[in-house]
Amino acid sequence: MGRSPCCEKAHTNKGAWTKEEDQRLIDYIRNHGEGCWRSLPKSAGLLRCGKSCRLRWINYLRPDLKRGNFSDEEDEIIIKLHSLLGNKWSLIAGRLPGRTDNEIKNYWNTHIKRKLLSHGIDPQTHRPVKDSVAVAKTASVIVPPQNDAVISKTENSSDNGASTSGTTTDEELRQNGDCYYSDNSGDMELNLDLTLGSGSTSWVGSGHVVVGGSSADSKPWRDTAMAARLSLL
DNA sequence: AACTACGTCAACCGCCCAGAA
DNA sequence: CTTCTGGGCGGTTGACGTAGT
Repeated sequence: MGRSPCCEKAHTNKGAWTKEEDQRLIDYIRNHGEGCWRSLPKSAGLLRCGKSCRLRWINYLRPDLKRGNFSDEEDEIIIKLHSLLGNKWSLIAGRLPGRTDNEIKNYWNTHIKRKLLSHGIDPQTHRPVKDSVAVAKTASVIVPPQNDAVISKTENSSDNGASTSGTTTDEELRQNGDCYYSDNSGDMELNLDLTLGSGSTSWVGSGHVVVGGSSADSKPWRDTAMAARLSLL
């Protein structure tokens, strides 16, 4: 059983893209825009899978991509958002203009994970590997001011959080919010300002959960709504 | 200089979801 | 309502470059 393959694999190239292939893809999208990825390769004269074209364009060829090293500010935003969202790289990427989910994912796995571990922080749970409050005092993020709306979230912690795969449930999201990036050392509280949208599409949300609480409490930023609003960016 | 180990990142794979039929 | 299809996402792989011995 299983679904049919996304393309005719017998006649498609794989591996690294050549300059000629890149140019064909760029030219085609310039002329026709991003359309049906499945039919694009044929139309553009590329022996590539549609998915491969899409990935190449999104992760590498798009003109608005910001290449180069991540700034400290971007680092902190990634860490904060990961503590809140888990491995939702596309959502995190949505908060970092010019960065792609793939790039952020790679950066997380190669740099930030190690950085957190070296500070004694578990990169999945965002909590100290050991009960070392000192090392937990790490970062405080101020989201860049180009954004409008604000989510303030104060969260308790009772469990570890970041989901490693699959759908993020409300419970997981709650747990993901559990982190140690607070200015208040030892205080199990997260203050995270997230600015969502801009202009007419901006959205303001706030939530507060009393430390020690176990239920969802009043939480306006539920999983899907959060995702949808972040994706508006 | 040669070899090995490690780090980085582009690309692929398979699954999931939303919308169309 | 069910099935099919395309797009999108997260996890993983593997090629390549660099540092260390």
